[in-house]
Amino acid sequence: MKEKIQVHIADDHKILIEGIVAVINTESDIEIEGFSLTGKAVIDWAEDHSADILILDINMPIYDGIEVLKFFKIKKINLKVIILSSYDDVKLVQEMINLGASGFLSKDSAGQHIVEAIRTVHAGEQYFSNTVKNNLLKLYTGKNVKLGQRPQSTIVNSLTDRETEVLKLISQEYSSPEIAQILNISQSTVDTYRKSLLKKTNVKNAVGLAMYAVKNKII
Amino acid sequence: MKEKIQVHIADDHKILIEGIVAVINTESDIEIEGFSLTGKAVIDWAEDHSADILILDINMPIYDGIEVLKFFKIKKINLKVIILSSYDDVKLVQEMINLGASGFLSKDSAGQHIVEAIRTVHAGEQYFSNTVKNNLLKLYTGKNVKLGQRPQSTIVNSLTDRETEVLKLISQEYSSPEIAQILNISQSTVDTYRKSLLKKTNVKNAVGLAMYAVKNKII
DNA sequence: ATTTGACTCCCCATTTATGGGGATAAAAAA
DNA sequence: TTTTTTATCCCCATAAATGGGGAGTCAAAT
Repeated sequence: MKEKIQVHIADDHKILIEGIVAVINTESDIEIEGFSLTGKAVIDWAEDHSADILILDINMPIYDGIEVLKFFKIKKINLKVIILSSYDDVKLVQEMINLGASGFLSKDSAGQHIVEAIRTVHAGEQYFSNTVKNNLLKLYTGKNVKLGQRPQSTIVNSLTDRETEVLKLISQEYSSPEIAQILNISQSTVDTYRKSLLKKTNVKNAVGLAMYAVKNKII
Repeated sequence: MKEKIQVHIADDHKILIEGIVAVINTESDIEIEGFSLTGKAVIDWAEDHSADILILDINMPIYDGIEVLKFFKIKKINLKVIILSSYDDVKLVQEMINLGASGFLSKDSAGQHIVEAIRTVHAGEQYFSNTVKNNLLKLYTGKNVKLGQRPQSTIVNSLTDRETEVLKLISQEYSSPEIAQILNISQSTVDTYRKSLLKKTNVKNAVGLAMYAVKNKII
């Protein structure tokens, strides 16, 4: 007999895990190896266990999915990973592919899609659920057009270290006087950075800067 | 020997405090640092004392738990807080998380759950009692089925339609005068919405509002 | 040796944002 | 019917952000 596909599940919602387990248990060629409820638990698990497939939630306590993938990359842990994502995570798909994720499932997928995804990824291919595909499309067409965004220039690189620091703090709701205190420089200087940031990123105000920081994963 | 986890308890029901103390005293790794019987007492205590964990009741005289959390946020007091609620007011969970609470216990939890919660939160994770979890789940799944409007995420819900509109526009980098023009209302009105948004979301400024909108998928 | 970029600071002025009040009419809920 | 919520507007005051300009130091690159 053929060996079953071993699957490990990482999600902080136990109920969701139980749902997946229930679905998978109806399949004879897939087996649940175990599960983890936090990013830390996955990392601990991965140090001395393995499986064929890891189903990984992005939003988890302690370490999120991204952190987990980074850890895998650093430690050269070779695991086929299927990301369980919700809509707001779509922006991160590219990053997660870079970090080695092979599949993307939306949490509202039908149970059968999970099984499909597992078999597809196990066969060495990539899998994207329709919801993820659609959301990606929305992200790259509708919304971006509406916001009048120019195609991803790499302004990020042209930001100096200090500018990036200030941008981070702005995005964390700090005011200029506070930033001045934190960085131990004068407020005038902080204001100078605000101006150059607004110019370089081509946004209108602090809110734009924060959104820019989010989009470019500066925070 | 390892240092014990220091716990401070704030609740106006002394019997309950005694109960918790009794339970905790059977654990060798946790120690009661002290207790407060009113919100004001907690705030006074926090000004020049500390502990690893604060177990905080929501309903207390003088200042309630929410007020206490707000105070902590303003004063940048960094304490891990476990909320003790008598009626599992799910509506407030989101708000309290925003205010920095890490755990949620219902008062009818078994004593052992309190110990669990303390250890979990002390380890940097979040803890939700089953009752709270179940109610949250109901909130997120049960009602989500219905099309049209999702009655989700509590605070988001407590935002009125108009507030949500304004929040969206703020997050799209519009200034108050611009928003006033777009919505065809006076700038005073827009400013009023800004104020109520800041109050309801517990953030400091427009950047915080935008981040809030992103997190809560309002944009 | 000169130029360039990054970091730092300041002046000025205007516009926005925040924070505290209060108020009214209409609609919705109790 | 009475109360509460929502949407709307205003006053006041202060703090913060934006927009324009200039300028010095230092290190690194040319």
